[in-house]
Amino acid sequence: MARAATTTDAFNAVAEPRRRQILDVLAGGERPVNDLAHELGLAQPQVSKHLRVLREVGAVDVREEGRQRMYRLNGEALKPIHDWVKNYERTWSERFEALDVVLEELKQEEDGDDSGE
Amino acid sequence: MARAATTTDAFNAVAEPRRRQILDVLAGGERPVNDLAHELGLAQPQVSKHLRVLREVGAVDVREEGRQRMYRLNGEALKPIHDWVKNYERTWSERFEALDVVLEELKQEEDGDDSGE
DNA sequence: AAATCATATGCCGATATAAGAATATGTCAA
DNA sequence: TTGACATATTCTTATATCGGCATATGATTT
Repeated sequence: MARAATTTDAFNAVAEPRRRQILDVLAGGERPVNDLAHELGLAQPQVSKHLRVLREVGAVDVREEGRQRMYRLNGEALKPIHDWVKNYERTWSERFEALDVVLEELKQEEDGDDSGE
Repeated sequence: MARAATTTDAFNAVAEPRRRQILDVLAGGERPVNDLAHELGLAQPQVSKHLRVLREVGAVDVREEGRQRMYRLNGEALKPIHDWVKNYERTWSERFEALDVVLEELKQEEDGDDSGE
């Protein structure tokens, strides 16, 4: 078996840095393909290909306007990534470490409590 | 050019679902390789290989204990992912949408205000 | 030392990639 | 209709992957 296709899910689509850059630009508003190509210093065909991947995972939507195609961010497609990674925030955030201490204390009290379960 | 190596960064390492599962288990505490293999229903060699990738991007640390190797989560390696994706939270979170409204209002006032800043 | 347990590594095969260049498709303008 | 513009697709080449299986490495027990 080979590596999962880039179009499998948002995790795979976004593993490519150029695609993250494209999304970052689109976060500032709708853009046509050539705009993106110039802004990121990429060749037009590569941008079109990256956009195809992003479209297949639902991270962008397209709208036809004359001969241009306006691409727009659809951030919801990234929610699964956020949902997954936010559970690890506690491992580096002092704020969450402090919360962990409180939870640990509560657990201690519970353990010393013989009220059964 | 081919796809970037899975060991290039956390984004690539974590695009593989099994590796996310491994991290999820390790979030519950240190584990030896066979434990992970059983818990996830994977063959031991594949687990070792996935752990190698995770180790190379710094997402796990190892500690030798007799003939076992205890693997431990190092969540900080996932911070870049969190930092990137959190900027998109506003696109699906009502809470942030509300914040956007407030910011928009502030901007309106500012624009219509000639008292400088 | 030999047997056993725990883990890592090597090899195989099928597959998807990403960039580049060329070209196809499609739209608007003269 | 012809030409210019905007975008998508196709083909090529080099490469890394993932699972399965066999095996190497290393530590512990008997």
